[in-house]
Amino acid sequence: MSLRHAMLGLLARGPASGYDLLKLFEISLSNVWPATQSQLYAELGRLADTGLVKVVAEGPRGRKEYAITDEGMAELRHWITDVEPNRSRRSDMLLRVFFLNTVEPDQARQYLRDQAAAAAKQHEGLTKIREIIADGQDALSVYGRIAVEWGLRFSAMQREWAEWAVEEIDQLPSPTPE
Amino acid sequence: MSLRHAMLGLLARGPASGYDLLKLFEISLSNVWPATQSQLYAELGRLADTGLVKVVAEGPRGRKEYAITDEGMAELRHWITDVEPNRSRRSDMLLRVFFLNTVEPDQARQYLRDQAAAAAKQHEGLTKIREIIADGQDALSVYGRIAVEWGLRFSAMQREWAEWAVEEIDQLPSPTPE
DNA sequence: GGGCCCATGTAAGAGGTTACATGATTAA
DNA sequence: TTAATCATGTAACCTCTTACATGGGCCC
Repeated sequence: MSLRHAMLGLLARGPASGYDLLKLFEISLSNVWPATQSQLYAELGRLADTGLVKVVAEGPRGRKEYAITDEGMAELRHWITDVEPNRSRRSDMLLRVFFLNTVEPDQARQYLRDQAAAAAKQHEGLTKIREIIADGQDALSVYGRIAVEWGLRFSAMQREWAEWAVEEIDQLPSPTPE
Repeated sequence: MSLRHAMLGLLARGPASGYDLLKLFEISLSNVWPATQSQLYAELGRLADTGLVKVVAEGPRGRKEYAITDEGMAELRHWITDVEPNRSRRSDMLLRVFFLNTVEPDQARQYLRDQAAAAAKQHEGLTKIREIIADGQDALSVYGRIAVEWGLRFSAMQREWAEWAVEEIDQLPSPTPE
């Protein structure tokens, strides 16, 4: 149940409405923990019911601003330090690799070249983000940079791997259908 | 809907029962696309209903052996070559990094050291698998090696990143609570 | 006979996606 | 006045997890 903790984490920075959270997810967490509008409003209700957040202000158009409570803050810290991150990652990109023997080597190479290109593009996008975010020594900047650095290293690794893999397939004897 | 394609991919190697598939998922796909017993049996029924697989033999204890059909094979190849892999990855490990500013720097460092250790352990496990799988030049060996190589590079990258990140936090001014 | 593995299935519930539905406020 | 944005909520559906439920066959 990481959605609730993602929301608590954002609310730890200050009060926000469901609409605000939606924007925050889009700009800062979309690559790590995407969330939809319907999820956010439903979960906000549950968080309020369990006392981890509370409504602190109401604005125009029915706007409700929520703030994290002490219990919410405790739950967030507990989740960060005491709950084991989920190691299992599902990757349909990698799943296809397992079955590349069912297509022609040409198609397999094309597939891996596409992955290399996608990784390169992703890397490029992250370098731009890296340039934008501040070089400050405050905690927020440091942790933000650490997260972006993960993405940079991941996309670089994936590009290199895919390019290496294309070479490997070149070693395969030409006619390898089925 | 990658589960069905994972199952088709395994059945492309030869007929198997639900029970067989469960074992195959456990030994070969657990790190890429885990599946549970209840999922497999339910999906086998749906695959048979849509004609992508069919029962080819019945054995003791109600065992039903399924084989992929021509339509199933076509669907598998279509999925591999024409369907864009899902780029969005959820990572609660990385999500926590975004919120490390809410805990003490000591705890943040500990968290990242734990991630480095977990990655190192994962890398070690994969090197053993790498040693076991054949060095053959046939398609199955080559693609298997490519998939394992991804895991090796990923876990190496993650270990290096986490160790680098610990150093970054050391640059933070000591008292940075809240 | 008893324990282990083989073998299949169902049900409840959590989490997530997509679509539907509605309306207020603001700025050009 | 009208289009964009702010703002909240519900419903249907899919996927995945966990637990329940049952029983046959094999080997010691």
